[in-house]
Amino acid sequence: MSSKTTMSPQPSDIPADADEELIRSGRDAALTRRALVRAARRRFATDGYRATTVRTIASDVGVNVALINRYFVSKEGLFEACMSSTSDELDTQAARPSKSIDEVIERLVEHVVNAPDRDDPLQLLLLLRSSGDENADLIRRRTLEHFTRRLAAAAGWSSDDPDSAAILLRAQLAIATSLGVVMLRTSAAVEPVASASADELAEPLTRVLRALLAPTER
Amino acid sequence: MSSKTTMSPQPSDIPADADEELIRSGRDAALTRRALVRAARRRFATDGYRATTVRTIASDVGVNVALINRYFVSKEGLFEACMSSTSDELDTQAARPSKSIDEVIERLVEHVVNAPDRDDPLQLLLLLRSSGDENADLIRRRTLEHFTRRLAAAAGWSSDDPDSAAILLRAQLAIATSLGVVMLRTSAAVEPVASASADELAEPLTRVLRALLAPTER
DNA sequence: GACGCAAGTAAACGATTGTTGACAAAGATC
DNA sequence: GATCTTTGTCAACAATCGTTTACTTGCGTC
Repeated sequence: MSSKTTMSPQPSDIPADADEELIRSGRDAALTRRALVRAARRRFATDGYRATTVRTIASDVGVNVALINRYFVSKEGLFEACMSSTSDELDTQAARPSKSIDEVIERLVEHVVNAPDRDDPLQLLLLLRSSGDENADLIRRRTLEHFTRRLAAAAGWSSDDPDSAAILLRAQLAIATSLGVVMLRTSAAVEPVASASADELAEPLTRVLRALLAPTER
Repeated sequence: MSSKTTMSPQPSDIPADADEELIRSGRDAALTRRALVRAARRRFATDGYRATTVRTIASDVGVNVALINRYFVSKEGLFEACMSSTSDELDTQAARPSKSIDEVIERLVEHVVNAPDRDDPLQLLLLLRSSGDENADLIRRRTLEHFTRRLAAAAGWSSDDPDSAAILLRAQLAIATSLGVVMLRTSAAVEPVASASADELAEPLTRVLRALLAPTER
Protein backbone atom coordinates (compact mmCIF):
# COMPACT_ATOMS: atom_id res chain seq x y z
CA MET A 1 0.00 0.00 0.00
CA SER A 2 0.87 3.65 -0.22
CA SER A 3 2.96 3.23 -3.34
CA LYS A 4 2.12 6.81 -4.14
CA THR A 5 2.41 10.00 -2.21
CA THR A 6 -1.24 10.66 -2.81
CA MET A 7 -3.65 10.36 0.05
CA SER A 8 -7.31 9.80 -0.54
CA PRO A 9 -9.16 13.00 0.37
CA GLN A 10 -10.85 11.36 3.32
CA PRO A 11 -13.63 9.00 2.23
CA SER A 12 -16.08 10.80 4.45
CA ASP A 13 -18.61 10.99 1.63
CA ILE A 14 -20.35 14.13 2.62
CA PRO A 15 -23.40 14.58 0.44
CA ALA A 16 -23.28 17.50 -1.94
CA ASP A 17 -26.04 19.35 -0.18
CA ALA A 18 -27.37 18.61 3.28
CA ASP A 19 -30.63 19.47 4.92
CA GLU A 20 -32.49 22.67 4.03
CA GLU A 21 -32.61 22.38 0.28
CA LEU A 22 -29.79 24.50 -1.03
CA ILE A 23 -30.44 22.94 -4.38
CA ARG A 24 -28.79 25.60 -6.47
CA SER A 25 -31.13 25.15 -9.40
CA GLY A 26 -30.69 28.39 -11.30
CA ARG A 27 -27.92 30.97 -11.41
CA ASP A 28 -28.11 32.66 -8.04
CA ALA A 29 -24.88 34.16 -6.74
CA ALA A 30 -26.06 34.60 -3.15
CA LEU A 31 -27.33 31.04 -3.04
CA THR A 32 -24.15 29.43 -4.34
CA ARG A 33 -22.17 31.64 -2.00
CA ARG A 34 -24.08 30.27 0.94
CA ALA A 35 -23.79 26.73 -0.39
CA LEU A 36 -20.03 27.14 -0.65
CA VAL A 37 -19.77 28.38 2.93
CA ARG A 38 -21.87 25.49 4.16
CA ALA A 39 -19.86 22.86 2.32
CA ALA A 40 -16.57 24.46 3.31
CA ARG A 41 -17.57 24.58 6.96
CA ARG A 42 -18.29 20.87 6.90
CA ARG A 43 -15.01 19.98 5.27
CA PHE A 44 -12.92 22.34 7.36
CA ALA A 45 -14.54 21.09 10.57
CA THR A 46 -14.19 17.39 9.85
CA ASP A 47 -10.97 17.18 7.84
CA GLY A 48 -9.13 20.32 8.97
CA TYR A 49 -8.02 23.33 6.98
CA ARG A 50 -4.96 22.00 5.22
CA ALA A 51 -6.44 18.63 4.36
CA THR A 52 -9.40 20.31 2.70
CA THR A 53 -8.87 21.26 -0.94
CA VAL A 54 -10.83 23.96 -2.66
CA ARG A 55 -11.50 21.53 -5.49
CA THR A 56 -13.26 19.20 -3.06
CA ILE A 57 -15.44 22.00 -1.72
CA ALA A 58 -16.37 23.13 -5.20
CA SER A 59 -17.12 19.55 -6.16
CA ASP A 60 -19.39 19.16 -3.12
CA VAL A 61 -21.46 22.10 -4.28
CA GLY A 62 -21.23 21.05 -7.93
CA VAL A 63 -19.51 24.16 -9.11
CA ASN A 64 -16.20 25.13 -10.64
CA VAL A 65 -13.20 25.84 -8.41
CA ALA A 66 -12.63 29.30 -9.78
CA LEU A 67 -15.84 30.53 -8.19
CA ILE A 68 -14.24 30.26 -4.76
CA ASN A 69 -11.58 32.78 -5.69
CA ARG A 70 -14.16 35.00 -7.34
CA TYR A 71 -16.44 35.12 -4.31
CA PHE A 72 -13.96 34.80 -1.44
CA VAL A 73 -10.69 35.95 -3.03
CA SER A 74 -8.78 33.00 -1.58
CA LYS A 75 -9.08 29.81 0.43
CA GLU A 76 -8.27 31.83 3.52
CA GLY A 77 -11.10 34.22 2.68
CA LEU A 78 -13.50 31.30 2.49
CA PHE A 79 -12.27 30.11 5.86
CA GLU A 80 -12.83 33.54 7.37
CA ALA A 81 -16.35 33.57 5.95
CA CYS A 82 -16.97 30.21 7.63
CA MET A 83 -15.64 31.56 10.91
CA SER A 84 -17.78 34.66 11.05
CA SER A 85 -20.78 32.66 9.92
CA THR A 86 -20.26 30.21 12.77
CA SER A 87 -19.64 33.07 15.17
CA ASP A 88 -22.97 34.64 14.25
CA GLU A 89 -24.88 31.39 14.62
CA LEU A 90 -23.33 30.67 18.00
CA ASP A 91 -24.36 34.11 19.22
CA THR A 92 -27.96 33.59 18.24
CA GLN A 93 -28.16 29.96 19.35
CA ALA A 94 -25.87 28.19 21.77
CA ALA A 95 -24.66 31.30 23.57
CA ARG A 96 -27.69 33.50 23.43
CA PRO A 97 -28.39 35.06 26.82
CA SER A 98 -31.00 33.58 29.07
CA LYS A 99 -32.34 34.08 32.52
CA SER A 100 -31.70 30.54 33.68
CA ILE A 101 -28.24 28.97 33.88
CA ASP A 102 -29.75 25.55 33.44
CA GLU A 103 -31.30 26.67 30.20
CA VAL A 104 -27.93 27.82 28.90
CA ILE A 105 -26.32 24.55 29.90
CA GLU A 106 -29.11 22.58 28.33
CA ARG A 107 -28.69 24.41 25.05
CA LEU A 108 -24.94 23.90 25.04
CA VAL A 109 -25.32 20.20 25.78
CA GLU A 110 -27.78 19.88 22.96
CA HIS A 111 -25.30 21.47 20.60
CA VAL A 112 -22.66 18.95 21.62
CA VAL A 113 -24.66 15.74 21.59
CA ASN A 114 -26.73 16.55 18.57
CA ALA A 115 -27.25 13.88 15.96
CA PRO A 116 -24.26 13.78 13.61
CA ASP A 117 -26.44 14.62 10.62
CA ARG A 118 -27.08 18.05 12.10
CA ASP A 119 -24.49 20.76 11.60
CA ASP A 120 -24.41 22.00 15.18
CA PRO A 121 -21.42 20.01 16.48
CA LEU A 122 -19.44 20.96 13.40
CA GLN A 123 -19.88 24.62 14.24
CA LEU A 124 -18.12 23.98 17.52
CA LEU A 125 -15.52 21.76 15.91
CA LEU A 126 -14.58 24.51 13.48
CA LEU A 127 -13.48 26.63 16.42
CA LEU A 128 -10.67 24.16 17.05
CA ARG A 129 -9.33 24.23 13.51
CA SER A 130 -6.35 26.41 12.83
CA SER A 131 -5.81 27.71 9.33
CA GLY A 132 -2.30 29.04 9.75
CA ASP A 133 -3.56 32.36 8.47
CA GLU A 134 -3.17 35.18 10.97
CA ASN A 135 -6.43 36.94 10.18
CA ALA A 136 -8.58 33.84 10.27
CA ASP A 137 -6.99 32.55 13.45
CA LEU A 138 -7.43 35.93 15.10
CA ILE A 139 -11.13 35.75 14.32
CA ARG A 140 -11.22 32.25 15.74
CA ARG A 141 -9.55 33.31 18.97
CA ARG A 142 -11.83 36.31 19.35
CA THR A 143 -14.87 34.14 18.75
CA LEU A 144 -13.79 31.75 21.47
CA GLU A 145 -13.10 34.56 23.91
CA HIS A 146 -16.40 36.22 23.08
CA PHE A 147 -18.12 32.88 23.58
CA THR A 148 -16.42 32.61 26.96
CA ARG A 149 -17.71 35.97 28.13
CA ARG A 150 -21.21 35.18 26.92
CA LEU A 151 -21.22 31.94 28.84
CA ALA A 152 -19.80 33.56 31.97
CA ALA A 153 -22.40 36.30 31.80
CA ALA A 154 -25.15 33.73 31.41
CA ALA A 155 -23.82 32.02 34.53
CA GLY A 156 -24.49 35.12 36.54
CA TRP A 157 -21.17 36.86 36.26
CA SER A 158 -20.91 40.63 36.52
CA SER A 159 -17.80 42.63 35.70
CA ASP A 160 -17.45 43.99 39.23
CA ASP A 161 -17.37 40.54 40.73
CA PRO A 162 -14.12 40.12 42.67
CA ASP A 163 -13.84 36.56 41.36
CA SER A 164 -14.50 37.53 37.76
CA ALA A 165 -11.20 36.08 36.59
CA ALA A 166 -11.88 32.72 38.16
CA ILE A 167 -15.41 32.64 36.76
CA LEU A 168 -14.16 33.42 33.27
CA LEU A 169 -11.68 30.61 33.58
CA ARG A 170 -14.35 28.16 34.66
CA ALA A 171 -16.57 29.19 31.77
CA GLN A 172 -13.71 28.53 29.40
CA LEU A 173 -13.15 25.13 30.94
CA ALA A 174 -16.77 24.40 30.18
CA ILE A 175 -16.17 25.32 26.57
CA ALA A 176 -13.00 23.23 26.50
CA THR A 177 -14.94 20.25 27.76
CA SER A 178 -17.61 20.71 25.12
CA LEU A 179 -15.05 21.04 22.37
CA GLY A 180 -13.14 18.00 23.59
CA VAL A 181 -16.26 15.87 23.58
CA VAL A 182 -17.24 16.98 20.10
CA MET A 183 -13.72 16.26 18.90
CA LEU A 184 -13.62 12.73 20.26
CA ARG A 185 -17.16 12.02 19.16
CA THR A 186 -17.16 13.49 15.68
CA SER A 187 -13.62 13.59 14.42
CA ALA A 188 -11.68 10.90 16.27
CA ALA A 189 -14.64 8.51 16.52
CA VAL A 190 -13.41 7.06 19.79
CA GLU A 191 -15.52 4.54 21.61
CA PRO A 192 -17.61 4.58 23.66
CA VAL A 193 -18.32 8.29 23.27
CA ALA A 194 -18.68 8.08 19.50
CA SER A 195 -21.64 5.74 19.55
CA ALA A 196 -23.13 6.84 22.84
CA SER A 197 -26.73 7.95 22.59
CA ALA A 198 -27.62 11.57 23.17
CA ASP A 199 -29.23 10.73 26.50
CA GLU A 200 -26.31 8.68 27.78
CA LEU A 201 -23.97 11.52 26.94
CA ALA A 202 -26.16 14.38 28.09
CA GLU A 203 -26.38 13.24 31.67
CA PRO A 204 -22.68 13.24 32.70
CA LEU A 205 -21.92 16.21 30.46
CA THR A 206 -24.63 18.25 32.12
CA ARG A 207 -23.20 17.31 35.48
CA VAL A 208 -19.74 18.58 34.51
CA LEU A 209 -21.03 21.84 33.10
CA ARG A 210 -23.12 22.40 36.22
CA ALA A 211 -20.06 21.81 38.38
CA LEU A 212 -18.29 24.53 36.45
CA LEU A 213 -21.03 27.08 35.85
CA ALA A 214 -23.52 26.66 38.66
CA PRO A 215 -23.41 29.41 41.30
CA THR A 216 -20.72 28.87 43.86
CA GLU A 217 -21.38 25.98 46.09
CA ARG A 218 -19.08 24.97 48.91
CA MET B 1 -1.59 40.98 1.22
CA SER B 2 -1.43 37.33 0.33
CA SER B 3 -0.29 37.95 -3.19
CA LYS B 4 1.15 34.46 -3.20
CA THR B 5 -0.34 31.12 -2.40
CA THR B 6 2.45 30.44 0.00
CA MET B 7 1.73 30.42 3.69
CA SER B 8 4.41 30.94 6.26
CA PRO B 9 5.09 27.58 7.95
CA GLN B 10 3.77 28.83 11.28
CA PRO B 11 6.24 31.17 12.96
CA SER B 12 6.25 29.02 16.05
CA ASP B 13 10.03 29.03 16.14
CA ILE B 14 10.60 25.75 17.82
CA PRO B 15 14.26 25.44 18.70
CA ALA B 16 16.14 22.77 16.83
CA ASP B 17 16.67 20.64 19.91
CA ALA B 18 14.79 21.02 23.16
CA ASP B 19 15.65 19.96 26.66
CA GLU B 20 17.64 16.79 27.31
CA GLU B 21 20.59 17.37 25.06
CA LEU B 22 19.93 15.43 21.90
CA ILE B 23 22.83 17.26 20.40
CA ARG B 24 23.50 14.82 17.59
CA SER B 25 27.23 15.51 17.53
CA GLY B 26 28.55 12.46 15.76
CA ARG B 27 26.97 10.01 13.33
CA ASP B 28 24.60 8.01 15.49
CA ALA B 29 21.61 6.48 13.71
CA ALA B 30 19.64 5.65 16.86
CA LEU B 31 20.18 9.14 18.20
CA THR B 32 19.05 10.98 15.08
CA ARG B 33 16.09 8.61 14.86
CA ARG B 34 15.00 9.67 18.33
CA ALA B 35 15.67 13.33 17.53
CA LEU B 36 13.48 13.05 14.44
CA VAL B 37 10.62 11.52 16.41
CA ARG B 38 10.89 14.23 19.03
CA ALA B 39 10.91 17.07 16.53
CA ALA B 40 8.11 15.49 14.51
CA ARG B 41 5.96 15.04 17.59
CA ARG B 42 6.29 18.72 18.40
CA ARG B 43 5.41 19.84 14.91
CA PHE B 44 2.56 17.40 14.44
CA ALA B 45 1.09 18.32 17.82
CA THR B 46 1.26 22.08 17.39
CA ASP B 47 0.74 22.56 13.65
CA GLY B 48 -1.17 19.42 12.70
CA TYR B 49 -0.25 16.61 10.34
CA ARG B 50 -0.89 18.21 6.97
CA ALA B 51 0.58 21.58 7.86
CA THR B 52 3.81 19.94 8.95
CA THR B 53 6.31 19.31 6.16
CA VAL B 54 9.01 16.69 6.36
CA ARG B 55 11.49 19.34 5.29
CA THR B 56 10.66 21.39 8.37
CA ILE B 57 11.15 18.41 10.66
CA ALA B 58 14.46 17.55 9.08
CA SER B 59 15.52 21.17 9.34
CA ASP B 60 14.60 21.22 13.04
CA VAL B 61 16.96 18.34 13.64
CA GLY B 62 19.55 19.70 11.25
CA VAL B 63 19.52 16.76 8.91
CA ASN B 64 18.64 16.01 5.31
CA VAL B 65 15.04 15.22 4.37
CA ALA B 66 15.86 11.91 2.78
CA LEU B 67 16.73 10.46 6.17
CA ILE B 68 13.06 10.48 7.14
CA ASN B 69 12.20 8.16 4.31
CA ARG B 70 15.22 6.01 5.04
CA TYR B 71 14.36 5.55 8.72
CA PHE B 72 10.56 5.70 8.66
CA VAL B 73 9.72 4.80 5.04
CA SER B 74 7.26 7.69 4.74
CA LYS B 75 5.76 10.67 6.52
CA GLU B 76 2.97 8.42 7.68
CA GLY B 77 5.52 6.02 9.12
CA LEU B 78 7.08 8.85 11.09
CA PHE B 79 3.65 9.81 12.38
CA GLU B 80 3.00 6.25 13.48
CA ALA B 81 6.34 6.23 15.28
CA CYS B 82 5.28 9.40 17.10
CA MET B 83 1.97 7.82 18.03
CA SER B 84 3.37 4.65 19.54
CA SER B 85 6.05 6.65 21.29
CA THR B 86 3.42 8.86 22.87
CA SER B 87 1.30 5.83 23.68
CA ASP B 88 4.19 4.23 25.55
CA GLU B 89 4.99 7.36 27.52
CA LEU B 90 1.36 7.86 28.51
CA ASP B 91 1.21 4.29 29.79
CA THR B 92 4.23 4.77 32.00
CA GLN B 93 3.37 8.29 33.12
CA ALA B 94 -0.04 9.94 33.03
CA ALA B 95 -2.08 6.73 33.00
CA ARG B 96 0.06 4.42 35.09
CA PRO B 97 -2.05 2.57 37.64
CA SER B 98 -2.19 3.78 41.17
CA LYS B 99 -3.97 2.93 44.36
CA SER B 100 -5.41 6.39 44.86
CA ILE B 101 -7.82 8.05 42.47
CA ASP B 102 -6.66 11.44 43.63
CA GLU B 103 -3.13 10.54 42.67
CA VAL B 104 -4.24 9.62 39.15
CA ILE B 105 -6.16 12.85 38.81
CA GLU B 106 -3.26 14.84 40.15
CA ARG B 107 -0.92 13.31 37.60
CA LEU B 108 -3.32 13.95 34.74
CA VAL B 109 -3.80 17.56 35.80
CA GLU B 110 -0.06 18.02 35.95
CA HIS B 111 0.25 16.72 32.41
CA VAL B 112 -2.33 19.24 31.23
CA VAL B 113 -1.17 22.38 33.01
CA ASN B 114 2.53 21.74 32.64
CA ALA B 115 4.71 24.63 31.61
CA PRO B 116 4.66 25.01 27.83
CA ASP B 117 8.36 24.34 27.57
CA ARG B 118 7.79 20.77 28.69
CA ASP B 119 6.62 18.22 26.15
CA ASP B 120 3.87 16.69 28.26
CA PRO B 121 0.89 18.66 26.95
CA LEU B 122 2.03 18.03 23.40
CA GLN B 123 1.83 14.32 23.98
CA LEU B 124 -1.85 14.74 24.73
CA LEU B 125 -2.37 17.16 21.89
CA LEU B 126 -0.98 14.67 19.42
CA LEU B 127 -3.86 12.34 20.26
CA LEU B 128 -6.22 14.86 18.68
CA ARG B 129 -4.35 15.13 15.41
CA SER B 130 -5.64 13.11 12.50
CA SER B 131 -3.22 12.14 9.76
CA GLY B 132 -5.72 10.88 7.23
CA ASP B 133 -3.80 7.63 7.12
CA GLU B 134 -5.85 4.64 8.18
CA ASN B 135 -3.10 2.86 10.08
CA ALA B 136 -1.95 5.87 12.04
CA ASP B 137 -5.47 6.94 12.92
CA LEU B 138 -6.31 3.42 14.03
CA ILE B 139 -3.36 3.53 16.40
CA ARG B 140 -4.55 6.89 17.63
CA ARG B 141 -8.06 5.63 18.29
CA ARG B 142 -6.77 2.53 20.06
CA THR B 143 -4.46 4.64 22.20
CA LEU B 144 -7.35 6.84 23.28
CA GLU B 145 -9.56 3.86 24.04
CA HIS B 146 -6.76 2.16 25.95
CA PHE B 147 -6.20 5.38 27.86
CA THR B 148 -9.90 5.45 28.71
CA ARG B 149 -9.83 1.95 30.17
CA ARG B 150 -6.71 2.71 32.15
CA LEU B 151 -8.31 5.77 33.65
CA ALA B 152 -11.56 3.96 34.40
CA ALA B 153 -9.64 1.15 36.08
CA ALA B 154 -7.70 3.65 38.15
CA ALA B 155 -11.00 5.15 39.23
CA GLY B 156 -12.00 1.85 40.75
CA TRP B 157 -13.84 0.27 37.89
CA SER B 158 -14.05 -3.49 37.52
CA SER B 159 -15.31 -5.29 34.44
CA ASP B 160 -18.20 -6.93 36.32
CA ASP B 161 -19.57 -3.61 37.48
CA PRO B 162 -23.15 -3.24 36.26
CA ASP B 163 -22.46 0.42 35.48
CA SER B 164 -19.23 -0.28 33.61
CA ALA B 165 -20.51 1.40 30.46
CA ALA B 166 -21.41 4.60 32.28
CA ILE B 167 -18.08 4.66 34.10
CA LEU B 168 -16.15 4.19 30.86
CA LEU B 169 -18.09 7.07 29.38
CA ARG B 170 -17.31 9.32 32.31
CA ALA B 171 -13.63 8.45 32.13
CA GLN B 172 -13.65 9.41 28.47
CA LEU B 173 -15.33 12.69 29.30
CA ALA B 174 -12.47 13.35 31.67
CA ILE B 175 -10.02 12.74 28.83
CA ALA B 176 -12.07 14.94 26.52
CA THR B 177 -11.92 17.75 29.06
CA SER B 178 -8.16 17.40 29.40
CA LEU B 179 -7.67 17.38 25.65
CA GLY B 180 -9.93 20.38 25.22
CA VAL B 181 -8.03 22.38 27.79
CA VAL B 182 -4.68 21.53 26.25
CA MET B 183 -6.01 22.47 22.85
CA LEU B 184 -7.27 25.87 23.90
CA ARG B 185 -4.20 26.54 25.99
CA THR B 186 -1.45 25.35 23.69
CA SER B 187 -2.74 25.49 20.15
CA ALA B 188 -5.48 28.10 20.05
CA ALA B 189 -3.90 30.36 22.69
CA VAL B 190 -7.26 31.57 23.92
CA GLU B 191 -7.43 33.86 26.90
CA PRO B 192 -7.67 33.57 29.81
CA VAL B 193 -6.78 29.88 29.80
CA ALA B 194 -3.66 30.38 27.72
CA SER B 195 -1.90 32.59 30.21
CA ALA B 196 -3.44 31.16 33.36
CA SER B 197 -0.90 29.96 35.87
CA ALA B 198 -0.63 26.28 36.64
CA ASP B 199 -2.23 26.77 40.05
CA GLU B 200 -5.14 28.83 38.78
CA LEU B 201 -5.88 26.16 36.21
CA ALA B 202 -5.26 23.13 38.40
CA GLU B 203 -7.94 23.98 40.91
CA PRO B 204 -11.08 24.04 38.72
CA LEU B 205 -9.71 21.28 36.49
CA THR B 206 -9.20 19.01 39.45
CA ARG B 207 -12.73 19.71 40.54
CA VAL B 208 -14.14 18.67 37.16
CA LEU B 209 -12.10 15.50 37.00
CA ARG B 210 -13.14 14.61 40.52
CA ALA B 211 -16.78 15.15 39.61
CA LEU B 212 -16.32 12.65 36.80
CA LEU B 213 -14.03 10.07 38.32
CA ALA B 214 -14.61 10.16 42.05
CA PRO B 215 -16.59 7.19 43.43
CA THR B 216 -20.32 7.56 42.97
CA GLU B 217 -21.79 10.21 45.11
CA ARG B 218 -25.50 10.95 45.15
C1' DG C 1 46.44 2.14 5.44
C1' DA C 2 43.19 0.23 2.12
C1' DC C 3 38.58 -1.59 2.26
C1' DG C 4 33.66 -1.87 3.22
C1' DC C 5 29.67 -0.55 5.23
C1' DA C 6 26.75 2.64 7.47
C1' DA C 7 25.29 7.63 7.93
C1' DG C 8 24.25 11.54 5.61
C1' DT C 9 23.78 14.75 1.41
C1' DA C 10 22.29 16.69 -3.11
C1' DA C 11 19.31 17.10 -6.77
C1' DA C 12 15.69 16.02 -9.28
C1' DC C 13 10.85 13.86 -10.45
C1' DG C 14 5.92 13.44 -10.23
C1' DA C 15 1.84 14.68 -8.28
C1' DT C 16 -1.19 17.93 -6.03
C1' DT C 17 -2.81 22.48 -4.86
C1' DG C 18 -4.22 27.42 -4.89
C1' DT C 19 -4.73 30.78 -8.13
C1' DT C 20 -5.55 33.30 -12.48
C1' DG C 21 -7.04 35.10 -17.00
C1' DA C 22 -9.54 34.22 -21.12
C1' DC C 23 -13.78 32.48 -22.67
C1' DA C 24 -18.90 30.83 -22.84
C1' DA C 25 -23.69 30.97 -21.43
C1' DA C 26 -27.76 32.83 -19.13
C1' DG C 27 -30.75 37.06 -17.71
C1' DA C 28 -31.83 41.56 -17.50
C1' DT C 29 -32.42 46.14 -19.99
C1' DC C 30 -33.73 48.98 -23.62
C1' DG D 1 -34.27 41.13 -30.60
C1' DA D 2 -29.52 43.27 -29.88
C1' DT D 3 -26.49 44.43 -26.05
C1' DC D 4 -24.46 44.48 -21.66
C1' DT D 5 -23.82 42.54 -17.21
C1' DT D 6 -23.62 38.73 -14.27
C1' DT D 7 -22.68 33.85 -13.46
C1' DG D 8 -20.12 30.08 -14.35
C1' DT D 9 -16.42 27.13 -16.91
C1' DC D 10 -11.88 25.73 -18.92
C1' DA D 11 -7.17 25.33 -19.10
C1' DA D 12 -2.98 26.42 -17.71
C1' DC D 13 0.73 28.35 -14.42
C1' DA D 14 3.68 28.53 -10.42
C1' DA D 15 4.79 26.76 -6.24
C1' DT D 16 5.09 23.16 -2.75
C1' DC D 17 5.54 18.64 -1.01
C1' DG D 18 6.71 13.67 -0.45
C1' DT D 19 9.68 10.61 -2.40
C1' DT D 20 13.60 8.46 -4.85
C1' DT D 21 18.07 7.76 -6.91
C1' DA D 22 22.81 8.47 -7.13
C1' DC D 23 26.55 10.24 -4.78
C1' DT D 24 29.79 11.59 -0.77
C1' DT D 25 31.70 11.33 3.83
C1' DG D 26 33.07 9.29 8.02
C1' DC D 27 34.01 5.28 11.09
C1' DG D 28 35.33 0.62 12.23
C1' DT D 29 37.87 -3.70 10.65
C1' DC D 30 41.42 -6.71 8.94
